[in-house]
Amino acid sequence: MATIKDIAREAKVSVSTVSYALNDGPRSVPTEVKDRILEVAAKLHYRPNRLARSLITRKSHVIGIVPPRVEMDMIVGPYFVSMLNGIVNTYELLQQDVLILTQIKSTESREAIYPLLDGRCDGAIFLAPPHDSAGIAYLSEINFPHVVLSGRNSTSPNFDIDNQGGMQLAVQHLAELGHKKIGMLLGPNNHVDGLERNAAFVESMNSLGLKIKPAWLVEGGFQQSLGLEGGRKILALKDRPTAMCCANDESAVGFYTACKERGICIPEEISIVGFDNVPMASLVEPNLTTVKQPFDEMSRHAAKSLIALIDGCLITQSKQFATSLVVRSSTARPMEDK
Amino acid sequence: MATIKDIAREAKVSVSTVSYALNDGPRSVPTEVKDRILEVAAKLHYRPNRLARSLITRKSHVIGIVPPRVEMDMIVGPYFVSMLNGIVNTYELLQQDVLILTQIKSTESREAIYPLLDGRCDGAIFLAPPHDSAGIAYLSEINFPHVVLSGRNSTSPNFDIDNQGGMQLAVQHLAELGHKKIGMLLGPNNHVDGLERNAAFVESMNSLGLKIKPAWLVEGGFQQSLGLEGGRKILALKDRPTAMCCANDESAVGFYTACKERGICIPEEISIVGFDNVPMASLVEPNLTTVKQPFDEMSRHAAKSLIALIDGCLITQSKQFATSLVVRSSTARPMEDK
DNA sequence: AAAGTAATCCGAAACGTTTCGCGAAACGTT
DNA sequence: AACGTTTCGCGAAACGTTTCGGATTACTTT
Repeated sequence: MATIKDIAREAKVSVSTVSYALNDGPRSVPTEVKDRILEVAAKLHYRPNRLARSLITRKSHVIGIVPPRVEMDMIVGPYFVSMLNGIVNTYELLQQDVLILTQIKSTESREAIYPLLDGRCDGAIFLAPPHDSAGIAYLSEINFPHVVLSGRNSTSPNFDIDNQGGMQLAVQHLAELGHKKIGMLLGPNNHVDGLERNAAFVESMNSLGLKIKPAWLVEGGFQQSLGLEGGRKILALKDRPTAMCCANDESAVGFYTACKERGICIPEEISIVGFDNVPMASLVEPNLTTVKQPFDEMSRHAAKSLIALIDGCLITQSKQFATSLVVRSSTARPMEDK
Repeated sequence: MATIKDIAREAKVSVSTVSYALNDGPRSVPTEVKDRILEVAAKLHYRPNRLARSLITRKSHVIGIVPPRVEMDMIVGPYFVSMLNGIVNTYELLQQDVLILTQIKSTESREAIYPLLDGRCDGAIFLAPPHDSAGIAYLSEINFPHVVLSGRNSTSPNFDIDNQGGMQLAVQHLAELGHKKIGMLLGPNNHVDGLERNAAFVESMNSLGLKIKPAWLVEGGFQQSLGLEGGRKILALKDRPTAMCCANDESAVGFYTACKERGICIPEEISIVGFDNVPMASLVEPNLTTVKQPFDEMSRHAAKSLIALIDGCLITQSKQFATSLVVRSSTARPMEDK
């Protein structure tokens, strides 16, 4: 690879002049010599070395993404994809590259997030990290630009949805259809979204004067497999709920499978509402009624906010995004009680 | 951020000694002083600067991913995700990070792929690039480590599936069910997978002695929207095929929508077979019969091969992966001709 | 004509590493 | 005691940039 020195030699000028010419640098260089330099650069197929440049400018134009994990296993599911999509498309326009930090296995300790601090990225986006991670707090402490997507870290800018409001929409929808016996496939408690959705379910039920039956609250996690397991437990009960709220769409789809196993019809025998509105929600049969999370808007907003943070031209604020109910075919009036 | 110099000062040794101590090598340093250095390093929360290190070692431990594009627009669809999943999981184990090169908008020219050559990555994986791209050929020329996933570049290691064999499985399956009137939602011709599947369809039909009706071959692209459009055209015909092969699962799902619009039942009135076996294939109703592409195996193989290429310890060879037919519910015997 | 200012361009330092060359000390060996 | 051989440790060069200070030249201005 040709370096700036090669150009300097060939064009018979100094290295600094080449740099100024190439960058339209902080200092001017007469058009005649600049043209010569540019010509030589093109001839040699010169490409500036980003490492050397970043080393001195302290800017890499790379944004790090810390993917969500469940017990150390990286998750590249529909949630991750929806978010990544918005992020990548935003950064394409903003001329940033995206580094997926597979090396960061946890956010719980300082040491675990060190790979972020080795100069390769200017900032980071955390996707659905555990609640109040020590590692993320450390970043705030040392002023490393970062934002949290779908999480809550008291010292960092957070971008998350209004889980409370979303779950309220779901429960209310079921109540309006006439359901009284409503259960829930609970989300993981170590995750803000799970925690909040669980709490919001209880709250919403209470505010509508509906009784909660503990047997109808089962662990559903955020994965299809856990939704299936939870669904089996619920459906094995003698006294079954007539409707279920699910912590997310994936577990709802798991629940679908459990229903199929038992030959139970959705929505005739049981109504199901999901959460997130990932693409699969409109593919499964019956189409899943769900609470829509504005993935695209959120991820783009977060991506842009991080850039603002890096450029220091804005005090980035946390923001909560509104959800909306997407009614499809998995919910209906309950069957008449016999 | 603390640097190696800070440690040297604090531990009262030279910079070089610190480097040797920190890296266990290439020269030895007595345990006593090494321990002191390590202690100081820990105290200062030292993190080696990867830029500086990479600059001199010429190794970044970062692998670049060039995402697929359709007319310059980046695609982060199910195909991309399935591949990314295998790649990311492989590199997590191999201690490499993954850089998504949003800046590379095309592979058609030398200049377009320059961002790859600026020292930030040790090698690159191209996802479904156009056939025989000049940019990729250039990489072979200058010996920049890279592999092509789902593409065919004569000078590079390619990892792709046996489209010919896969399409044969699909057509044969339909023929065995008794279909004679078979059409196809064609894939894009500027893409190897599209091209090969199209050609293989014709070939398979011929070899089975089935007549091809040109009106039943319509552009379907690789996207859902194009599948829908193509489906509408086919279904508007007076003389309709009883079965369709689709260039991929996404366009097949688009075809589903077209069927729903017209109230045509799958598989009773028309059988459909997709290609790829992305997750959505088993979610749509009826579940899509499709040709399975071993995404995980392929992407892992490609990821590992690239590392071998980088390490120079292997002459990496192209490999073609076998496909298999996944029979689900979207195919059945044709209705009796009246 | 002298002095001030602007335009050019060069050399060198800096960024944070790795690694080479080489001297000094410590150790064995005859 | 003289000689090799390790061991240890320092200084400096190198990687490819950016950018600062300053020297030289050319152009104004008085």
